[in-house]
Amino acid sequence: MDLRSANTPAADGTCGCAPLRQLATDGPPPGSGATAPCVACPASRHCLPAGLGDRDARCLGRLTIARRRVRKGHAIFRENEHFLFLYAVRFGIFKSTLTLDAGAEQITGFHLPGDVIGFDATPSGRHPTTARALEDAEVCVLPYGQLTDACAGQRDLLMRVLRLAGAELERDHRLLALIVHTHSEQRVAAFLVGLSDRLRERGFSPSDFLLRMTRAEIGSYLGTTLETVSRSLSAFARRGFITVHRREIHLVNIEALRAEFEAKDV
Amino acid sequence: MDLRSANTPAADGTCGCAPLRQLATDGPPPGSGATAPCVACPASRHCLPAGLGDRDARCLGRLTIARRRVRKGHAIFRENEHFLFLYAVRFGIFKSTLTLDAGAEQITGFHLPGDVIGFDATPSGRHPTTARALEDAEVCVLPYGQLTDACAGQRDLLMRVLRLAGAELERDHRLLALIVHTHSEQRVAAFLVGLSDRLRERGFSPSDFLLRMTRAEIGSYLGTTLETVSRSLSAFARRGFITVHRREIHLVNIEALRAEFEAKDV
DNA sequence: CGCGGCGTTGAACCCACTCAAGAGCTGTGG
DNA sequence: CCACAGCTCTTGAGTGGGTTCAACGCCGCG
Repeated sequence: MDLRSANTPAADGTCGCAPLRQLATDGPPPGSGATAPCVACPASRHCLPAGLGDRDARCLGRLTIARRRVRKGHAIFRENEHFLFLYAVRFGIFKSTLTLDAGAEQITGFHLPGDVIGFDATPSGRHPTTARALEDAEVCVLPYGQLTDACAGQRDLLMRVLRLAGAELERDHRLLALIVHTHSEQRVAAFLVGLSDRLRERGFSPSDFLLRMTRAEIGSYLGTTLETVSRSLSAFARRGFITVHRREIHLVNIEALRAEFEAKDV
Repeated sequence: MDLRSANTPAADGTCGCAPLRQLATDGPPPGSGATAPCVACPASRHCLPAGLGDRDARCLGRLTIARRRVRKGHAIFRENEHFLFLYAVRFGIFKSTLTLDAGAEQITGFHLPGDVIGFDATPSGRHPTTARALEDAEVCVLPYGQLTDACAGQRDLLMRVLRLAGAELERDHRLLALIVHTHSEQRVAAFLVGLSDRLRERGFSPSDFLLRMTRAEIGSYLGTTLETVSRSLSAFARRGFITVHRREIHLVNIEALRAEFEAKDV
Protein backbone atom coordinates (compact mmCIF):
# COMPACT_ATOMS: atom_id res chain seq x y z
CA MET A 1 0.00 0.00 0.00
CA ASP A 2 2.11 2.79 -1.23
CA LEU A 3 -0.10 5.61 -0.12
CA ARG A 4 1.66 8.12 -2.24
CA SER A 5 1.18 6.34 -5.51
CA ALA A 6 -2.01 5.81 -7.46
CA ASN A 7 -4.89 8.23 -7.70
CA THR A 8 -4.14 10.39 -4.71
CA PRO A 9 -4.92 14.07 -4.97
CA ALA A 10 -1.22 14.86 -4.75
CA ALA A 11 1.67 12.53 -5.16
CA ASP A 12 4.42 14.76 -3.90
CA GLY A 13 6.29 14.24 -0.70
CA THR A 14 3.68 15.95 1.45
CA CYS A 15 1.00 13.52 0.41
CA GLY A 16 -1.36 16.33 -0.48
CA CYS A 17 -1.41 17.65 3.03
CA ALA A 18 -1.19 21.33 3.79
CA PRO A 19 2.34 22.42 4.63
CA LEU A 20 3.16 21.81 8.25
CA ARG A 21 2.98 25.01 10.14
CA GLN A 22 3.97 23.57 13.43
CA LEU A 23 5.83 20.41 13.84
CA ALA A 24 6.09 18.03 16.69
CA THR A 25 9.28 16.80 18.15
CA ASP A 26 9.19 13.22 19.24
CA GLY A 27 7.90 14.19 22.66
CA PRO A 28 4.40 15.19 23.63
CA PRO A 29 2.73 17.67 21.29
CA PRO A 30 2.88 21.40 21.94
CA GLY A 31 -0.19 23.06 23.29
CA SER A 32 -0.75 25.60 20.58
CA GLY A 33 -3.34 24.41 18.12
CA ALA A 34 -3.35 24.30 14.38
CA THR A 35 -6.47 25.95 13.12
CA ALA A 36 -8.76 23.73 11.11
CA PRO A 37 -6.20 21.03 10.48
CA CYS A 38 -8.75 18.98 8.60
CA VAL A 39 -9.61 21.18 5.67
CA ALA A 40 -6.55 20.28 3.65
CA CYS A 41 -6.15 16.73 4.98
CA PRO A 42 -6.63 14.04 2.35
CA ALA A 43 -7.84 11.65 5.04
CA SER A 44 -10.61 13.89 6.33
CA ARG A 45 -13.24 12.17 4.26
CA HIS A 46 -12.80 9.06 6.38
CA CYS A 47 -11.89 10.66 9.65
CA LEU A 48 -13.65 12.36 12.52
CA PRO A 49 -15.04 15.34 10.60
CA ALA A 50 -16.64 13.19 7.90
CA GLY A 51 -20.25 14.17 7.48
CA LEU A 52 -20.34 16.63 10.36
CA GLY A 53 -22.39 19.77 10.11
CA ASP A 54 -20.81 23.20 10.20
CA ARG A 55 -21.39 23.71 13.89
CA ASP A 56 -19.78 20.44 14.91
CA ALA A 57 -16.92 20.98 12.51
CA ARG A 58 -16.26 24.40 13.96
CA CYS A 59 -16.38 22.89 17.41
CA LEU A 60 -13.78 20.35 16.37
CA GLY A 61 -11.73 23.20 14.98
CA ARG A 62 -11.54 24.81 18.39
CA LEU A 63 -9.60 21.87 19.80
CA THR A 64 -5.87 22.33 20.05
CA ILE A 65 -4.98 19.65 17.58
CA ALA A 66 -1.28 19.29 16.94
CA ARG A 67 0.30 17.32 14.15
CA ARG A 68 3.09 14.95 14.78
CA ARG A 69 5.51 13.34 12.40
CA VAL A 70 6.32 9.73 13.11
CA ARG A 71 9.30 8.11 11.52
CA LYS A 72 9.14 4.55 10.22
CA GLY A 73 9.48 2.08 13.07
CA HIS A 74 8.76 4.64 15.78
CA ALA A 75 5.85 4.37 18.19
CA ILE A 76 3.26 7.07 18.85
CA PHE A 77 2.51 5.37 22.14
CA ARG A 78 3.59 2.22 23.87
CA GLU A 79 1.90 -0.40 25.99
CA ASN A 80 1.16 0.75 29.51
CA GLU A 81 1.81 4.41 28.76
CA HIS A 82 -0.51 6.98 30.25
CA PHE A 83 -3.50 7.71 28.04
CA LEU A 84 -3.94 11.37 27.14
CA PHE A 85 -4.53 11.52 23.39
CA LEU A 86 -6.32 9.77 20.60
CA TYR A 87 -4.47 9.86 17.29
CA ALA A 88 -5.95 10.30 13.84
CA VAL A 89 -3.81 9.05 10.97
CA ARG A 90 -3.09 11.74 8.34
CA PHE A 91 -0.85 9.62 6.17
CA GLY A 92 1.17 6.47 6.56
CA ILE A 93 0.27 3.05 7.91
CA PHE A 94 0.39 1.96 11.53
CA LYS A 95 0.23 -1.37 13.30
CA SER A 96 -1.17 -1.99 16.77
CA THR A 97 0.56 -4.66 18.76
CA LEU A 98 0.02 -6.45 22.02
CA THR A 99 2.88 -8.09 23.90
CA LEU A 100 1.97 -11.42 25.40
CA ASP A 101 3.27 -12.85 28.63
CA ALA A 102 5.54 -15.04 26.62
CA GLY A 103 7.02 -11.94 25.00
CA ALA A 104 5.59 -12.71 21.60
CA GLU A 105 4.00 -9.90 19.65
CA GLN A 106 0.44 -10.06 18.40
CA ILE A 107 -0.74 -7.56 15.81
CA THR A 108 -4.32 -6.53 16.52
CA GLY A 109 -4.81 -4.16 13.63
CA PHE A 110 -3.42 -2.12 10.76
CA HIS A 111 -4.49 1.53 10.61
CA LEU A 112 -4.88 3.50 7.40
CA PRO A 113 -5.27 7.27 6.96
CA GLY A 114 -8.49 8.47 8.55
CA ASP A 115 -8.48 5.82 11.26
CA VAL A 116 -8.46 6.98 14.85
CA ILE A 117 -6.20 4.99 17.17
CA GLY A 118 -6.32 4.55 20.92
CA PHE A 119 -9.91 3.81 21.95
CA ASP A 120 -8.88 0.68 23.80
CA ALA A 121 -7.10 2.88 26.34
CA THR A 122 -10.33 4.45 27.61
CA PRO A 123 -11.17 1.81 30.24
CA SER A 124 -7.90 1.76 32.12
CA GLY A 125 -6.40 5.15 31.32
CA ARG A 126 -3.37 3.36 29.91
CA HIS A 127 -2.67 2.11 26.43
CA PRO A 128 -2.98 -1.69 26.28
CA THR A 129 -1.35 -1.72 22.84
CA THR A 130 1.64 -0.16 21.10
CA ALA A 131 1.09 1.79 17.86
CA ARG A 132 4.04 1.86 15.51
CA ALA A 133 4.48 3.45 12.07
CA LEU A 134 5.27 1.05 9.24
CA GLU A 135 6.50 3.97 7.13
CA ASP A 136 7.14 7.65 7.69
CA ALA A 137 3.79 8.99 8.77
CA GLU A 138 1.89 11.83 10.34
CA VAL A 139 -0.93 11.90 12.88
CA CYS A 140 -3.25 14.45 14.43
CA VAL A 141 -2.98 14.49 18.20
CA LEU A 142 -6.45 14.73 19.75
CA PRO A 143 -6.49 15.63 23.46
CA TYR A 144 -8.99 13.18 24.89
CA GLY A 145 -10.22 15.51 27.62
CA GLN A 146 -10.87 18.32 25.19
CA LEU A 147 -12.55 15.95 22.82
CA THR A 148 -15.01 14.68 25.40
CA ASP A 149 -15.68 18.27 26.42
CA ALA A 150 -16.36 19.17 22.81
CA CYS A 151 -18.65 16.16 22.44
CA ALA A 152 -20.63 17.34 25.43
CA GLY A 153 -21.95 20.21 23.36
CA GLN A 154 -22.28 18.52 19.98
CA ARG A 155 -24.31 15.40 19.71
CA ASP A 156 -23.29 14.54 16.16
CA LEU A 157 -19.67 14.73 17.08
CA LEU A 158 -20.24 12.41 19.99
CA MET A 159 -22.01 9.89 17.82
CA ARG A 160 -19.19 10.13 15.32
CA VAL A 161 -16.68 9.27 18.03
CA LEU A 162 -18.73 6.32 19.23
CA ARG A 163 -19.09 5.16 15.67
CA LEU A 164 -15.33 5.09 15.23
CA ALA A 165 -14.94 2.96 18.33
CA GLY A 166 -17.79 0.71 17.25
CA ALA A 167 -16.27 0.28 13.82
CA GLU A 168 -13.09 -1.06 15.34
CA LEU A 169 -15.12 -3.48 17.43
CA GLU A 170 -16.90 -4.69 14.34
CA ARG A 171 -13.65 -5.20 12.47
CA ASP A 172 -12.25 -7.16 15.40
CA HIS A 173 -15.26 -9.44 15.46
CA ARG A 174 -14.95 -10.14 11.79
CA LEU A 175 -11.23 -10.77 12.09
CA LEU A 176 -11.87 -13.20 14.90
CA ALA A 177 -14.43 -15.08 12.85
CA LEU A 178 -12.09 -15.12 9.89
CA ILE A 179 -9.19 -16.54 11.86
CA VAL A 180 -11.24 -19.20 13.51
CA HIS A 181 -13.32 -20.40 10.61
CA THR A 182 -11.09 -20.34 7.56
CA HIS A 183 -7.95 -21.97 6.31
CA SER A 184 -4.84 -19.88 6.21
CA GLU A 185 -4.91 -19.43 2.46
CA GLN A 186 -8.44 -18.03 2.65
CA ARG A 187 -7.31 -15.58 5.30
CA VAL A 188 -4.59 -14.23 3.08
CA ALA A 189 -7.16 -13.81 0.30
CA ALA A 190 -9.45 -11.98 2.74
CA PHE A 191 -6.56 -9.79 3.84
CA LEU A 192 -5.76 -8.75 0.29
CA VAL A 193 -9.38 -8.07 -0.62
CA GLY A 194 -10.00 -6.20 2.64
CA LEU A 195 -6.96 -4.05 2.10
CA SER A 196 -7.98 -3.38 -1.47
CA ASP A 197 -11.43 -2.28 -0.31
CA ARG A 198 -10.06 0.05 2.33
CA LEU A 199 -7.62 1.59 -0.13
CA ARG A 200 -10.34 2.18 -2.70
CA GLU A 201 -12.51 3.88 -0.07
CA ARG A 202 -9.63 6.23 0.58
CA GLY A 203 -9.01 7.06 -3.04
CA PHE A 204 -6.01 4.82 -3.71
CA SER A 205 -5.69 2.18 -6.37
CA PRO A 206 -7.47 -0.98 -5.25
CA SER A 207 -5.49 -3.25 -7.54
CA ASP A 208 -1.91 -2.01 -7.31
CA PHE A 209 -0.24 -1.31 -4.04
CA LEU A 210 2.89 -1.73 -2.04
CA LEU A 211 2.62 -3.68 1.19
CA ARG A 212 4.19 -1.72 4.01
CA MET A 213 4.27 -4.70 6.34
CA THR A 214 6.43 -7.81 6.31
CA ARG A 215 5.15 -11.34 5.75
CA ALA A 216 5.71 -11.95 9.45
CA GLU A 217 3.46 -9.02 10.34
CA ILE A 218 0.71 -10.21 8.03
CA GLY A 219 1.08 -13.64 9.58
CA SER A 220 0.80 -12.26 13.08
CA TYR A 221 -2.32 -10.37 12.16
CA LEU A 222 -3.92 -13.37 10.48
CA GLY A 223 -2.90 -15.89 13.09
CA THR A 224 -0.49 -17.82 10.95
CA THR A 225 3.20 -17.89 10.09
CA LEU A 226 5.27 -15.93 7.61
CA GLU A 227 5.99 -19.08 5.62
CA THR A 228 2.30 -19.78 5.18
CA VAL A 229 1.65 -16.21 4.04
CA SER A 230 4.45 -16.50 1.53
CA ARG A 231 3.20 -19.84 0.26
CA SER A 232 -0.34 -18.50 -0.08
CA LEU A 233 0.80 -15.51 -2.10
CA SER A 234 2.83 -17.78 -4.34
CA ALA A 235 -0.18 -20.05 -4.79
CA PHE A 236 -2.40 -17.13 -5.82
CA ALA A 237 0.25 -15.95 -8.25
CA ARG A 238 0.54 -19.45 -9.72
CA ARG A 239 -3.22 -19.50 -10.24
CA GLY A 240 -3.10 -16.12 -11.93
CA PHE A 241 -5.12 -14.22 -9.32
CA ILE A 242 -2.31 -11.82 -8.50
CA THR A 243 1.25 -10.95 -9.32
CA VAL A 244 3.78 -10.49 -6.54
CA HIS A 245 7.25 -9.10 -6.46
CA ARG A 246 8.40 -8.73 -2.91
CA ARG A 247 6.08 -6.02 -1.52
CA GLU A 248 4.58 -5.01 -4.84
CA ILE A 249 1.13 -6.48 -5.25
CA HIS A 250 -1.07 -6.39 -8.31
CA LEU A 251 -4.54 -7.88 -8.06
CA VAL A 252 -5.34 -9.40 -11.43
CA ASN A 253 -8.60 -11.07 -10.49
CA ILE A 254 -10.16 -9.63 -7.37
CA GLU A 255 -13.37 -11.58 -7.83
CA ALA A 256 -11.50 -14.87 -7.84
CA LEU A 257 -9.83 -13.84 -4.59
CA ARG A 258 -13.14 -12.85 -3.10
CA ALA A 259 -14.66 -16.16 -4.10
CA GLU A 260 -11.73 -17.85 -2.42
CA PHE A 261 -12.79 -16.94 1.11
CA GLU A 262 -16.50 -16.80 0.50
CA ALA A 263 -16.42 -20.43 -0.54
CA LYS A 264 -18.62 -22.42 1.77
CA ASP A 265 -16.30 -25.32 2.34
CA VAL A 266 -12.75 -26.17 1.50
CA MET B 1 -21.76 -19.92 36.18
CA ASP B 2 -24.89 -20.26 38.15
CA LEU B 3 -25.40 -16.62 38.91
CA ARG B 4 -27.87 -17.33 41.60
CA SER B 5 -25.62 -19.52 43.70
CA ALA B 6 -22.66 -18.56 45.79
CA ASN B 7 -22.20 -15.29 47.61
CA THR B 8 -24.78 -13.22 45.83
CA PRO B 9 -26.62 -10.59 47.81
CA ALA B 10 -29.83 -12.55 47.39
CA ALA B 11 -30.24 -16.08 46.20
CA ASP B 12 -33.95 -16.10 45.60
CA GLY B 13 -35.59 -16.31 42.20
CA THR B 14 -35.37 -12.58 41.58
CA CYS B 15 -31.61 -12.56 41.88
CA GLY B 16 -31.68 -9.71 44.34
CA CYS B 17 -33.31 -7.35 41.89
CA ALA B 18 -36.10 -5.06 42.89
CA PRO B 19 -39.49 -6.50 42.01
CA LEU B 20 -40.39 -5.81 38.42
CA ARG B 21 -42.80 -2.98 38.23
CA GLN B 22 -43.20 -3.05 34.52
CA LEU B 23 -42.52 -5.97 32.39
CA ALA B 24 -41.73 -6.25 28.77
CA THR B 25 -43.39 -8.48 26.29
CA ASP B 26 -41.13 -9.90 23.65
CA GLY B 27 -41.61 -6.87 21.44
CA PRO B 28 -39.98 -3.48 21.73
CA PRO B 29 -39.96 -1.99 25.20
CA PRO B 30 -42.70 0.34 26.36
CA GLY B 31 -41.92 3.99 26.56
CA SER B 32 -42.73 4.61 30.17
CA GLY B 33 -39.61 4.63 32.27
CA ALA B 34 -38.78 2.92 35.51
CA THR B 35 -37.42 5.48 37.89
CA ALA B 36 -33.87 4.88 39.05
CA PRO B 37 -33.73 1.27 37.90
CA CYS B 38 -30.16 0.95 39.08
CA VAL B 39 -30.47 1.49 42.80
CA ALA B 40 -31.60 -2.03 43.55
CA CYS B 41 -29.75 -3.73 40.69
CA PRO B 42 -27.05 -6.15 41.82
CA ALA B 43 -25.14 -5.49 38.62
CA SER B 44 -24.96 -1.72 39.05
CA ARG B 45 -21.51 -1.86 40.57
CA HIS B 46 -20.13 -2.98 37.21
CA CYS B 47 -22.54 -1.23 34.94
CA LEU B 48 -23.03 2.26 33.56
CA PRO B 49 -23.68 4.05 36.87
CA ALA B 50 -20.54 2.69 38.53
CA GLY B 51 -18.58 5.53 40.02
CA LEU B 52 -20.77 8.30 38.67
CA GLY B 53 -21.42 11.39 40.70
CA ASP B 54 -24.89 12.33 41.88
CA ARG B 55 -25.54 14.68 39.03
CA ASP B 56 -24.65 12.16 36.36
CA ALA B 57 -26.57 9.44 38.12
CA ARG B 58 -29.66 11.62 38.29
CA CYS B 59 -29.20 12.38 34.64
CA LEU B 60 -29.11 8.69 33.89
CA GLY B 61 -32.22 8.31 36.00
CA ARG B 62 -34.13 10.66 33.73
CA LEU B 63 -33.79 8.30 30.78
CA THR B 64 -36.76 6.11 30.07
CA ILE B 65 -35.09 2.84 30.83
CA ALA B 66 -37.33 -0.18 30.51
CA ARG B 67 -36.54 -3.64 31.74
CA ARG B 68 -37.05 -6.64 29.59
CA ARG B 69 -37.20 -10.30 30.47
CA VAL B 70 -35.47 -12.60 28.04
CA ARG B 71 -36.17 -16.30 28.10
CA LYS B 72 -33.40 -18.81 27.65
CA GLY B 73 -32.50 -19.16 23.99
CA HIS B 74 -34.29 -15.98 22.91
CA ALA B 75 -32.51 -13.05 21.26
CA ILE B 76 -32.65 -9.44 22.41
CA PHE B 77 -31.60 -8.42 18.93
CA ARG B 78 -30.58 -10.18 15.77
CA GLU B 79 -28.03 -9.57 13.07
CA ASN B 80 -28.97 -6.82 10.67
CA GLU B 81 -31.77 -5.50 12.86
CA HIS B 82 -32.16 -1.77 13.19
CA PHE B 83 -30.11 -0.31 16.02
CA LEU B 84 -32.12 1.70 18.53
CA PHE B 85 -31.05 0.47 21.97
CA LEU B 86 -28.06 -0.58 23.96
CA TYR B 87 -28.75 -3.28 26.52
CA ALA B 88 -27.33 -3.58 30.01
CA VAL B 89 -27.42 -7.06 31.53
CA ARG B 90 -29.20 -7.17 34.90
CA PHE B 91 -28.93 -10.91 35.41
CA GLY B 92 -28.30 -13.94 33.24
CA ILE B 93 -25.63 -14.68 30.66
CA PHE B 94 -25.69 -13.75 27.00
CA LYS B 95 -23.67 -14.74 23.97
CA SER B 96 -22.96 -12.57 20.95
CA THR B 97 -22.77 -14.40 17.65
CA LEU B 98 -21.82 -13.59 14.11
CA THR B 99 -23.11 -15.63 11.18
CA LEU B 100 -20.51 -16.26 8.53
CA ASP B 101 -21.11 -16.51 4.83
CA ALA B 102 -20.84 -20.23 5.13
CA GLY B 103 -23.68 -20.18 7.67
CA ALA B 104 -21.44 -21.18 10.55
CA GLU B 105 -21.82 -19.34 13.84
CA GLN B 106 -18.94 -17.59 15.54
CA ILE B 107 -19.30 -16.54 19.16
CA THR B 108 -17.60 -13.18 19.70
CA GLY B 109 -18.28 -12.78 23.39
CA PHE B 110 -20.08 -13.84 26.54
CA HIS B 111 -21.76 -11.10 28.55
CA LEU B 112 -22.20 -11.16 32.30
CA PRO B 113 -24.37 -8.91 34.49
CA GLY B 114 -23.24 -5.29 34.27
CA ASP B 115 -21.99 -5.62 30.70
CA VAL B 116 -23.51 -3.32 28.09
CA ILE B 117 -24.22 -4.95 24.75
CA GLY B 118 -24.58 -3.42 21.31
CA PHE B 119 -21.73 -0.95 20.76
CA ASP B 120 -20.70 -2.61 17.54
CA ALA B 121 -23.97 -1.41 15.99
CA THR B 122 -23.01 2.26 16.21
CA PRO B 123 -21.12 2.50 12.88
CA SER B 124 -23.78 1.08 10.59
CA GLY B 125 -26.98 1.65 12.53
CA ARG B 126 -27.62 -2.07 12.36
CA HIS B 127 -26.58 -4.84 14.69
CA PRO B 128 -23.77 -6.89 13.17
CA THR B 129 -24.21 -9.57 15.83
CA THR B 130 -27.04 -11.49 17.47
CA ALA B 131 -27.33 -11.45 21.28
CA ARG B 132 -28.99 -14.49 22.80
CA ALA B 133 -29.71 -15.43 26.41
CA LEU B 134 -28.07 -18.63 27.65
CA GLU B 135 -30.48 -18.75 30.59
CA ASP B 136 -33.55 -16.80 31.65
CA ALA B 137 -32.30 -13.25 31.96
CA GLU B 138 -33.19 -9.61 32.25
CA VAL B 139 -31.76 -6.51 30.62
CA CYS B 140 -32.17 -2.76 30.87
CA VAL B 141 -33.14 -1.20 27.56
CA LEU B 142 -31.15 1.99 26.98
CA PRO B 143 -32.47 4.21 24.18
CA TYR B 144 -29.33 5.17 22.29
CA GLY B 145 -30.59 8.57 21.21
CA GLN B 146 -31.58 9.54 24.72
CA LEU B 147 -28.29 8.25 26.03
CA THR B 148 -26.21 10.36 23.68
CA ASP B 149 -28.39 13.35 24.55
CA ALA B 150 -27.79 12.71 28.21
CA CYS B 151 -24.07 12.37 27.62
CA ALA B 152 -24.06 15.73 25.95
CA GLY B 153 -24.70 17.34 29.32
CA GLN B 154 -22.64 15.09 31.54
CA ARG B 155 -19.02 14.54 30.74
CA ASP B 156 -18.45 11.72 33.24
CA LEU B 157 -21.33 9.79 31.82
CA LEU B 158 -19.91 10.17 28.34
CA MET B 159 -16.52 8.93 29.44
CA ARG B 160 -18.20 6.03 31.16
CA VAL B 161 -19.91 5.04 27.92
CA LEU B 162 -16.69 5.30 25.96
CA ARG B 163 -14.95 3.25 28.60
CA LEU B 164 -17.46 0.44 28.22
CA ALA B 165 -16.90 0.36 24.47
CA GLY B 166 -13.15 0.50 24.95
CA ALA B 167 -13.25 -2.34 27.44
CA GLU B 168 -14.90 -4.57 24.89
CA LEU B 169 -12.21 -3.64 22.37
CA GLU B 170 -9.54 -4.52 24.85
CA ARG B 171 -11.10 -7.89 25.61
CA ASP B 172 -11.35 -8.64 21.90
CA HIS B 173 -7.68 -7.88 21.39
CA ARG B 174 -6.69 -10.17 24.20
CA LEU B 175 -8.96 -12.92 22.93
CA LEU B 176 -7.41 -12.61 19.51
CA ALA B 177 -3.92 -12.88 20.93
CA LEU B 178 -4.97 -15.84 23.03
CA ILE B 179 -6.44 -17.74 20.12
CA VAL B 180 -3.51 -17.11 17.86
CA HIS B 181 -0.66 -17.73 20.26
CA THR B 182 -1.65 -20.61 22.47
CA HIS B 183 -2.54 -24.25 22.20
CA SER B 184 -6.12 -25.19 22.65
CA GLU B 185 -5.63 -26.58 26.13
CA GLN B 186 -4.12 -23.29 27.27
CA ARG B 187 -7.10 -21.43 25.86
CA VAL B 188 -9.50 -23.51 27.90
CA ALA B 189 -7.41 -22.78 30.99
CA ALA B 190 -7.52 -19.07 30.16
CA PHE B 191 -11.25 -19.27 29.65
CA LEU B 192 -11.81 -20.82 33.06
CA VAL B 193 -9.53 -18.38 34.84
CA GLY B 194 -11.01 -15.40 32.98
CA LEU B 195 -14.52 -16.47 33.86
CA SER B 196 -13.51 -17.00 37.45
CA ASP B 197 -12.05 -13.48 37.61
CA ARG B 198 -15.13 -11.89 36.11
CA LEU B 199 -17.39 -13.78 38.49
CA ARG B 200 -15.34 -12.76 41.50
CA GLU B 201 -15.49 -9.10 40.41
CA ARG B 202 -19.24 -9.40 40.39
CA GLY B 203 -19.51 -11.00 43.80
CA PHE B 204 -19.99 -14.62 42.80
CA SER B 205 -17.90 -17.57 43.81
CA PRO B 206 -14.72 -17.69 41.72
CA SER B 207 -14.16 -21.38 42.32
CA ASP B 208 -17.58 -22.99 42.02
CA PHE B 209 -19.89 -22.24 39.17
CA LEU B 210 -22.23 -23.71 36.64
CA LEU B 211 -21.36 -23.18 33.00
CA ARG B 212 -24.38 -21.87 31.17
CA MET B 213 -22.88 -22.57 27.76
CA THR B 214 -22.29 -25.84 25.95
CA ARG B 215 -18.89 -27.25 25.06
CA ALA B 216 -19.61 -26.33 21.47
CA GLU B 217 -20.18 -22.69 22.45
CA ILE B 218 -16.96 -22.55 24.44
CA GLY B 219 -15.21 -24.08 21.45
CA SER B 220 -16.66 -21.51 19.09
CA TYR B 221 -15.54 -18.70 21.35
CA LEU B 222 -12.04 -20.13 21.74
CA GLY B 223 -11.61 -21.08 18.13
CA THR B 224 -11.56 -24.80 18.67
CA THR B 225 -13.96 -27.75 18.68
CA LEU B 226 -16.25 -29.14 21.33
CA GLU B 227 -14.23 -32.34 21.48
CA THR B 228 -11.06 -30.44 22.24
CA VAL B 229 -12.78 -28.46 25.00
CA SER B 230 -14.08 -31.68 26.51
CA ARG B 231 -10.66 -33.32 26.33
CA SER B 232 -9.01 -30.28 27.92
CA LEU B 233 -11.44 -30.25 30.82
CA SER B 234 -10.88 -33.96 31.34
CA ALA B 235 -7.13 -33.43 31.27
CA PHE B 236 -7.31 -30.69 33.92
CA ALA B 237 -9.48 -32.91 36.07
CA ARG B 238 -7.04 -35.78 35.68
CA ARG B 239 -4.23 -33.49 36.82
CA GLY B 240 -6.24 -32.41 39.83
CA PHE B 241 -6.64 -28.75 38.80
CA ILE B 242 -10.43 -28.88 38.64
CA THR B 243 -13.36 -31.18 39.07
CA VAL B 244 -16.03 -31.37 36.39
CA HIS B 245 -19.44 -32.93 36.28
CA ARG B 246 -21.19 -31.87 33.13
CA ARG B 247 -21.68 -28.12 33.63
CA GLU B 248 -20.65 -28.01 37.26
CA ILE B 249 -17.12 -26.70 37.61
CA HIS B 250 -15.01 -26.54 40.73
CA LEU B 251 -11.60 -24.92 40.49
CA VAL B 252 -9.31 -26.75 42.88
CA ASN B 253 -6.06 -25.09 41.92
CA ILE B 254 -6.56 -21.78 40.15
CA GLU B 255 -2.86 -20.94 40.25
CA ALA B 256 -1.97 -24.11 38.40
CA LEU B 257 -4.51 -23.20 35.74
CA ARG B 258 -3.13 -19.68 35.52
CA ALA B 259 0.40 -21.02 35.16
CA GLU B 260 -0.88 -23.24 32.38
CA PHE B 261 -1.48 -20.40 29.93
CA GLU B 262 1.19 -18.09 31.25
CA ALA B 263 3.79 -20.70 30.44
CA LYS B 264 6.30 -19.29 27.99
CA ASP B 265 6.52 -22.25 25.72
CA VAL B 266 4.71 -25.50 25.31
C1' DC C 1 31.99 -6.47 -1.12
C1' DG C 2 29.96 -8.69 2.65
C1' DC C 3 26.50 -8.64 5.97
C1' DG C 4 21.78 -8.76 7.65
C1' DG C 5 16.99 -8.69 6.90
C1' DC C 6 13.39 -10.40 4.07
C1' DG C 7 11.25 -13.73 1.23
C1' DT C 8 10.78 -18.33 -0.95
C1' DT C 9 10.71 -23.16 -1.01
C1' DG C 10 11.34 -27.96 0.71
C1' DA C 11 10.76 -31.77 4.16
C1' DA C 12 9.14 -33.81 8.37
C1' DC C 13 6.39 -33.79 12.27
C1' DC C 14 2.56 -33.05 15.28
C1' DC C 15 -1.52 -30.88 17.20
C1' DA C 16 -6.06 -30.52 16.62
C1' DC C 17 -9.76 -31.63 13.50
C1' DT C 18 -12.90 -35.06 11.64
C1' DC C 19 -15.41 -39.14 11.98
C1' DA C 20 -17.46 -42.39 14.89
C1' DA C 21 -19.51 -44.84 18.75
C1' DG C 22 -21.53 -44.89 23.03
C1' DA C 23 -23.15 -43.18 27.57
C1' DG C 24 -25.85 -39.95 30.37
C1' DC C 25 -29.44 -36.68 31.03
C1' DT C 26 -33.91 -34.32 29.77
C1' DG C 27 -38.24 -33.84 28.03
C1' DT C 28 -42.29 -35.68 25.84
C1' DG C 29 -46.07 -38.37 24.71
C1' DG C 30 -48.46 -42.71 24.80
C1' DC D 1 -44.58 -44.89 34.32
C1' DC D 2 -41.85 -46.17 30.67
C1' DA D 3 -40.13 -45.78 25.98
C1' DC D 4 -38.08 -43.10 22.89
C1' DA D 5 -36.03 -39.18 20.75
C1' DG D 6 -32.84 -35.64 21.01
C1' DC D 7 -29.16 -33.33 22.82
C1' DT D 8 -24.86 -33.10 25.32
C1' DC D 9 -20.67 -34.91 26.61
C1' DT D 10 -16.84 -38.19 26.56
C1' DT D 11 -13.46 -40.93 24.48
C1' DG D 12 -11.01 -43.29 20.66
C1' DA D 13 -8.62 -43.58 16.08
C1' DG D 14 -6.93 -41.74 11.88
C1' DT D 15 -5.76 -37.93 9.00
C1' DG D 16 -4.08 -33.71 7.22
C1' DG D 17 -3.05 -28.71 7.23
C1' DG D 18 0.06 -25.83 8.98
C1' DT D 19 3.95 -25.34 11.91
C1' DT D 20 8.76 -25.99 12.63
C1' DC D 21 13.30 -26.46 11.01
C1' DA D 22 16.40 -25.60 7.46
C1' DA D 23 18.68 -23.97 3.30
C1' DC D 24 19.08 -20.67 -0.14
C1' DG D 25 18.33 -16.44 -3.17
C1' DC D 26 17.52 -11.60 -3.32
C1' DC D 27 18.05 -6.95 -2.18
C1' DG D 28 19.61 -2.85 0.24
C1' DC D 29 23.01 -0.79 2.86
C1' DG D 30 27.16 0.34 5.37
